[in-house]
Amino acid sequence: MDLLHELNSPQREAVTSTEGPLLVLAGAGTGKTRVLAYRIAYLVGPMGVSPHDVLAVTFTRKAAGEMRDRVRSLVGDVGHGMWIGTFHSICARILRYEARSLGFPPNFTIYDEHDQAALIKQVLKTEEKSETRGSPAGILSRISAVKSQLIRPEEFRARATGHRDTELARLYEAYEAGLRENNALDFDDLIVMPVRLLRANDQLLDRVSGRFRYILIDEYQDTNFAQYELIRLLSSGHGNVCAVGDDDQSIYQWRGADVANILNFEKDFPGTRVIRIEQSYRSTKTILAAAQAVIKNNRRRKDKELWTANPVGRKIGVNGVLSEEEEGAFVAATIAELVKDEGKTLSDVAVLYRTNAQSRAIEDALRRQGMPYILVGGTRFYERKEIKDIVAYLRVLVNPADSISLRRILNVPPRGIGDVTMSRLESHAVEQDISLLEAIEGSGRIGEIGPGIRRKLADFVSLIDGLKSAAASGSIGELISTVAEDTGYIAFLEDQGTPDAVARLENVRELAAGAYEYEERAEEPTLEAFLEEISLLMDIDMWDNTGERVSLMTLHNAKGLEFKAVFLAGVEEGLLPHHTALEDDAEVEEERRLFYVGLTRARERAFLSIATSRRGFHGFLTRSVSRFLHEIPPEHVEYLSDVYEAYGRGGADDGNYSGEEIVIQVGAWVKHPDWGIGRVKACEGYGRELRVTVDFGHNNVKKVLARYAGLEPVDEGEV
DNA sequence: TACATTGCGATCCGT
DNA sequence: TCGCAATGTA
Repeated sequence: MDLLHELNSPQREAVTSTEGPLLVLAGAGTGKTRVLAYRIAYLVGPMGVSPHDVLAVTFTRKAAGEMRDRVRSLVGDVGHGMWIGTFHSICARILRYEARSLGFPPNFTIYDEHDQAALIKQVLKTEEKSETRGSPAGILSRISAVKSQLIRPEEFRARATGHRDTELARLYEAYEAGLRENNALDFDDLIVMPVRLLRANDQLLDRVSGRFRYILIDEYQDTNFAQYELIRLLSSGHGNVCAVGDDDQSIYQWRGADVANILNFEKDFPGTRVIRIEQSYRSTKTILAAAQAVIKNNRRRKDKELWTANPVGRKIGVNGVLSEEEEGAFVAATIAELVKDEGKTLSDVAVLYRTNAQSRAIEDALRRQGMPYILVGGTRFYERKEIKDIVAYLRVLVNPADSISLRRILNVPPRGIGDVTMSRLESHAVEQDISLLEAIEGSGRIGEIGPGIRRKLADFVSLIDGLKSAAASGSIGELISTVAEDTGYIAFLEDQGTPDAVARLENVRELAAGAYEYEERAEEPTLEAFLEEISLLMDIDMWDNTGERVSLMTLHNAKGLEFKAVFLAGVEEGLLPHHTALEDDAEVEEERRLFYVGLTRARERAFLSIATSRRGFHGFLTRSVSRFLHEIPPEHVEYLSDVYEAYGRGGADDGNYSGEEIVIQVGAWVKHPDWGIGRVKACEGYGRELRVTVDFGHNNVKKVLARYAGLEPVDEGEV
């Protein structure tokens, strides 16, 4: 069959070794997505496997869609009935599918991080105020770490030793109870629940694992323990698991991904066959060699030698600039050159960065040049306030137990129900052991609530009842319009009349349009499934590269993509590697992998830019060149400016520059070797031009160039 | 008691 | 820059 002729020999082996566990170690650009698609095609084509027997897990919904399309183009439209999706969407599907037989409510709500934060804040309020240290987000991430290790609250409490863990165990327990009360699942639950159910119920395990006779997982290096366990359970009967991954591209350990999954695969799945694919088809020799040289500095990795038959190509352009503005200008000007001189189109180009905040300066520069771009990420559509408000109404209609959503909308738009009423309702609900909605429905019996407010609450109840009947009939798009209209949300926004409100109105309309689009596309559209879909939607899922636009995204979002030309912006100590990672070797290694992922997105051209000064929160951050740049052999690099030499390599012109990041901001304390300790009164300009006015006391006020003055930051304690 | 305003603090990456 | 918490005002 000519399906196999288009593959190299290890690829072909990976495609045709259909039985038993298989680990494919495929480096950047070696065609691992291709292998997966061909493998599925091989199974459902020549092998005659029913598409229903195949389960393919990808990292994004977008990748799942592309996989499906590729399979379709190889073997025709047999893809129907094939389960291709992300871990989270597949698990949500399994949960709804099996819910009834397990006595589990299928109308659960999926809580995103905002909902989780709202819930944990409630927990913190009710729990006694024993020094609950840490932000809600911090607590949640610790809970998530424990939870994705499949450790239940009771177990965690039992083995908790320190005060800190005991405290966390209490919060974890209360948080879990809160989720159950609200009939809600968080992202971890989506994986953890099916695992628990499969472990506890042999019949279920037989049924589900018997269904998927061939399992494929993409980006295996980014799976966490719960996901590993899920795969282990699902494949326990037949062992037909094919995991594809690259430990050098593991960039989600901060989120609980465990690279041990890929490193221990052979041990965990006895009889594993390992296939390495080391020929890269993507990048030039130069880019590949540079990336390899950098990643070799990581200690914890499987050694591998990627090679390519591609041309040597151009050197990697490195440009030092003085500010974000200059960085943006450099990027825009260079893109214009690539278009003019090399015939690149804008969709061939991506600008990648470590943090979303970096996009603004790039966007400004591109806009100034009149260069169209598409931004992936930033504030997401479904996280906008107005969208979350409308969605909260929909959630309450589907899942009346969801008090987090209910709380959100009870007084939105404002209808005269304030904090005090809210707390009365809540304590009543707790006392009577009923849901918040039931408390509202029965508010006539709550003595503390006055007749005026009772009336308002009754109005709210009939509003919800009306919407419930609207939800029962008619389309989802229509329902959204009805919700927006009947709740007074539209009128509320119209009354404001600000440009901001106009934009919000537009977004609400777009939500309805999105729902209509969903209804056309889905085989069996339901409100539950629509809500699930938008909960699990990722920024990158909405990206399409068909237009004539430059793509802007974070390094994380760029995983799995490729472009002819790639810009890495902000290749600086403190940004890449990020300053929060500097303390810990393992985290620096993850930053290095991130750099590696970024560089290997490029097929022909790569550019790195370094801004030696960036605007911080209030002042300026002075930055030095990333260590990762120094790890690239000089013969692969071409310096496009001399700033790099002056600041990065040579240290400073005046010998005072320490190479460390210093923060200059108004009000900060600084130290000077001659003048002693002083306080910054003003800042102007940036980079080389950054001048600061420092008051050293005793009428000694100096206005100096920050960079060359030999100023050092001073701890609060020293002052 | 509800709602507007001000001020402050946090800011990495994202299912 | 933005969202949230504390504060002020009707």
